[in-house]
Amino acid sequence: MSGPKIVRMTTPTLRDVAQLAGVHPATASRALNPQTRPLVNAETARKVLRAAESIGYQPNPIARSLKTARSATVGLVIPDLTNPLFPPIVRGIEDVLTTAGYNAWIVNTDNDPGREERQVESLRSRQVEGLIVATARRDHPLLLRLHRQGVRLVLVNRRVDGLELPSVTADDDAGIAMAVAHLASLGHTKIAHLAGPQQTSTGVSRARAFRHALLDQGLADDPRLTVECGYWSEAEGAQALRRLLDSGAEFTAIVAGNDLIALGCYDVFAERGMTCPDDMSVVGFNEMPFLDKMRPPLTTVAIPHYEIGVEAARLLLDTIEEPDRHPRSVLLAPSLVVRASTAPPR
Amino acid sequence: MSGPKIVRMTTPTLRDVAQLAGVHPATASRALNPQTRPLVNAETARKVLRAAESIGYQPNPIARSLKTARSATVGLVIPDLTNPLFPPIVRGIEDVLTTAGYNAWIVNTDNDPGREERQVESLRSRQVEGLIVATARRDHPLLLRLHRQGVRLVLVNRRVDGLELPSVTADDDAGIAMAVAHLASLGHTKIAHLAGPQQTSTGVSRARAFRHALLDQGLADDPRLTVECGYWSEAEGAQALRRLLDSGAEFTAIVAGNDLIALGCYDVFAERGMTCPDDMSVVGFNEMPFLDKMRPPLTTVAIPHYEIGVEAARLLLDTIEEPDRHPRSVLLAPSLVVRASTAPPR
DNA sequence: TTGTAGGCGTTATCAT
DNA sequence: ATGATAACGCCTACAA
Repeated sequence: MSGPKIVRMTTPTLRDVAQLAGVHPATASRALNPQTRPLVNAETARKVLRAAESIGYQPNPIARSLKTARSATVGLVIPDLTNPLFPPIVRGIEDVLTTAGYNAWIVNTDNDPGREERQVESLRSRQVEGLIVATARRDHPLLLRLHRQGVRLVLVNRRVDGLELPSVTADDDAGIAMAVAHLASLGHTKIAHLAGPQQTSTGVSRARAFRHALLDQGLADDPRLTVECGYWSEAEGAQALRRLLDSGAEFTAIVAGNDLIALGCYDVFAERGMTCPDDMSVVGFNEMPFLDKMRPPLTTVAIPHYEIGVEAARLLLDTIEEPDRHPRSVLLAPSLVVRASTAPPR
Repeated sequence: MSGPKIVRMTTPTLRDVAQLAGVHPATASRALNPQTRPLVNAETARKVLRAAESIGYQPNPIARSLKTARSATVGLVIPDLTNPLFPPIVRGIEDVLTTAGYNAWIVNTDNDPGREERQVESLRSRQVEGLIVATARRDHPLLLRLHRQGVRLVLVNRRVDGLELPSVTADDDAGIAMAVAHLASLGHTKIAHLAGPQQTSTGVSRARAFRHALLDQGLADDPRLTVECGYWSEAEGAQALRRLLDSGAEFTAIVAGNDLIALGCYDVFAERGMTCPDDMSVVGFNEMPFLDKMRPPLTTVAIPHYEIGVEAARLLLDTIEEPDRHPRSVLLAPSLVVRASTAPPR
């Protein structure tokens, strides 16, 4: 158990393993690779594995990628990691990928198409085996091109017009319907919608769902009560609400396109001396963290972020393993979390 | 301008460029690489560049890595991306790296040493040129080993005992001093500290700074008023406060180790029918997003997250470019953001 | 079942 | 200044 200690300065390669096991590198390669292990004598394989173990051999993924044009890596294209919506999705994705022996390579695009293009290029040049994209716009030439080039894609939270890509989204219709039903049950009849950007599928689908929900509740659909936000941000939400209030339109409740837009409303309430929920009820969407500690705690539609990530990763792995399988999409059920930003109108 | 369209099915390689320019691949390589361009005839270089441009040649970073053992990539070791502290730091890091032609590869460790080790191994096998580590514990064998192996390291927000590594941290002493001075100026004399984990340098330094600050304010330092949280989390903050309240100790204000711990206090206030700041003042640390919309808006010590990232990336790039330079560390000044969670004791 | 040989795309070294 | 050659570490026809 003692013997001379061999200190190696360079990280061990396949040749080292082969040499130690007394076989040819090709044999060592086959033995080490579960796929090809059956091709090699069981005893030899054992020897090789033991040798590899003993010197702490780790295959060099770079060399492997160069040879195989694969990488066991997928790219995550995220608009902005500081948006609290995305980290839990990323966690879900990573957990599934890791289990399957894959890694995730995350890039921020900042919603800048040029930057997105460069980042995606950088991912592709690293041979990622697929892309999970959270930046999708309804009209998205880059995604179209990638799809045509055969790049495996999965969308999260978004769809692209005229492109049947696998996607994982929350059921926006159901979520918005819950929000509107909740407000209606409190007695609200004049409900406004601060819609998300209409270049995003989510912005559009939530706005459409809003109108449908009004109809279902037997409420009038006043187009002046829907205002679009340029981004999914607090600042844009505030701006949109200001415009709406300044227009003189009358309403007692707001369905916001997402939580950030809803929080933007809080700023306007403070500016204008309004109190929520007494003067105005608000419902958000997404259930970002810490809403329970807001003033007032925000009623919102909760979507299963982590599960969205999980499903997205599964979809992509499926696509990688069964390239010919028909594209599926996954719709996840949301739930309403009632807090203190909603109350009967007074 | 018309001519026959040549459609290539495979992505262009250096050989293609060389062939098109009528030179040897080695020459093309030299021409394309700014470092070695002076070695080649200016006219030839121009020809090569034009050829590369015309077929949209992009060097293959994998092949390059295999040859050069470099990657223009650095690893970011983050405990948990869902902690809102980290995304802005990541942004700062990425912005600097991108400008310098580098990329960042982010991994989550979940504060699990085993997972951390595997993730770091995976980064190293991809030839990252350095690591920016946000998971540092005071006793951190992995970092010690990496350092001994010559891996370039920069720490953010943490230090490691007995290891002089470059690090970027907020000036905890100054921040805590501000918090305590603020509470003292409001008239508080019995101030508690819900300390972060004492395995982290930040947890320790803030706790020490807290005692010093009490002395500076001429206040008694009652050890029973400092309680340690096992993690930097809401749940642990709540738990710690419950223990402290149950102990019967008397105090009117809390300096929390960070914002999450402070928010945990809010839960306990609700449980026990206490109101903040009337019954208890609280100061957080970090200035995570949306604190202004909390109930009550949390007074906290703001640290420049983005700049921490910027400085960390600079430090690492410096280390890469000037390996022999003496390790520097950067201390960034915090500031106090007074909101409504602090008031005079009653 | 194992070995041989060639190549993935790039760059470093040596020779011209 | 440029070309030839080899090598980075691995995988995979093909041959034995």
